[in-house]
Amino acid sequence: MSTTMTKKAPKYQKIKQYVLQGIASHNFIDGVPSENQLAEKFAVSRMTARRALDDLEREGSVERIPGKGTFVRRSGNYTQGFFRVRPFRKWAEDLGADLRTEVLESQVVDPPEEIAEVLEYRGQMIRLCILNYLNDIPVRYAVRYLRADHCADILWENLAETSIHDILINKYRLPLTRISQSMTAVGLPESLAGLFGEEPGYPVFYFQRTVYSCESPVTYVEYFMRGDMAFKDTFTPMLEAGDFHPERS
Amino acid sequence: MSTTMTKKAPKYQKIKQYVLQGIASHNFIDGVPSENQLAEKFAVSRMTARRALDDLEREGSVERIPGKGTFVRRSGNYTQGFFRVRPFRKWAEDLGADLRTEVLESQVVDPPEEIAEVLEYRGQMIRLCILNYLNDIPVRYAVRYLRADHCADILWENLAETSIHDILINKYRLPLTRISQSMTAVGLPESLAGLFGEEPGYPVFYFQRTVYSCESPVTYVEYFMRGDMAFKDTFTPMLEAGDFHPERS
DNA sequence: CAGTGGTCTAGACCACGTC
DNA sequence: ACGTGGTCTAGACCACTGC
Repeated sequence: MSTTMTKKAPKYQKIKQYVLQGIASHNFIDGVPSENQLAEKFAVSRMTARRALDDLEREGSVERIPGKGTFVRRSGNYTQGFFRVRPFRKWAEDLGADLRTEVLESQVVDPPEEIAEVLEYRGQMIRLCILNYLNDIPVRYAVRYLRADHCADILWENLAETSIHDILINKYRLPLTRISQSMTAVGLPESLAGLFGEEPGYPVFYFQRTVYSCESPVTYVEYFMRGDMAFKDTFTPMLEAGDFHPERS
Repeated sequence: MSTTMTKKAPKYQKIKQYVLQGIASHNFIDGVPSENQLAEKFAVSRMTARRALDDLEREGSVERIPGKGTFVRRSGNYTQGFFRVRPFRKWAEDLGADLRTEVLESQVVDPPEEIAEVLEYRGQMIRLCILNYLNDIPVRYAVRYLRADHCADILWENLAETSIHDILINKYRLPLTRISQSMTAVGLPESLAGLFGEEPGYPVFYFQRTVYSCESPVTYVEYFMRGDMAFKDTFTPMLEAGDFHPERS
């Protein structure tokens, strides 16, 4: 007893505190100190400074851009509502499963009225129908619409191997700034039963997603995903305002 | 195709894959290889092996215990970082819907074996069966288990009006530090069809959730929720660390 | 070109659990 | 005493961005 047994505060904790304080005080509006700067300031190795920034990035406070620097994440750190989108590829990676992608259709079409409305565009669109397999089991079917004037050349890409989001971002320079989606559980429509090798009515997840770039809609996509594909997640509950538990009064 | 520039696969990725495969093959039931073992096996430094395990731990696949080792996380591998939990009450608020809660059962029971395992407790438990209505439509059915030794008095609470989480946090001083859950889409079981007023097989969301307080499981709950209750969300995609595009060759 | 973040090394000391 | 994970160091090379 005697001494207050100060635990042992890791050095990277102090660095995190420092950065968080700086963020709160709006001191780092044009960039958090670099890893080297932090390392020097706190007389630690770069790996230690880096560890602090690693944590902050995972916690959503900070964003890192290779070759440029580390920046305060705009709009603070709020994990909005419900979801985070996770690229299907990463998912497959995490599961250690083989991902196979089959492009069933890719052509220019005249969009149905609802789609034209959602994408706020009345011209022609590209429709992509894509089936994803995990370990040779058909797991997800996607019907996607893209404005033909935005990215007609996308028909020439290797869509089976490249993420469409990546193409939009990197090739067409469409930063994806907002995603709006809805998820329900529905019975598998008859028209898709064959693709999945299940009976109509088999429970599936149904997503409807609109992706925006700078407030203008870029692509709309519907997913049907096998209901037995579990979304598993482990996380720390975010204490929403009011969920606070004062550790005593 | 172009050039087959092999990208550059970080070494720790290979280690992650190896461990994930091993987990999937049930090879590590009594412990994942230690950091030193992995470092040697892959001829990398310990820091690199550690990086792989760090990732897997954050992703929820693996659990580390200082002085003991690294272990497969029981009943909960694979994280998507997909959800945030949103209290049903807030949800109803957002929808502007009337929330009504009906307690169908609240009693002390001897838990089924699977539940005892998940909660790591073999004594008696409290089982609560609760039905939530939105605008008088039965929307969610919950079966919850709580350790009787933790919170027997909860039977005397007004469960229809108070959030169970709030009770656990504020009354029993159980900070909810971790949530592990899985969501699938299933057909409504026959036994619940009457409650929902739907046919068996009607698509519903099925959640299985374990809530931990300081690494020890506190409550397990299963939800059945109408599939036509949409999870809607709008958000800004956060480019995760690693959203770079390892688009293969 | 210099600076940044991303990865990696080959050591090190500590606190902890097991034997 | 030994192995484990937790932290830390002082270097290193790479790919990328900026000028």
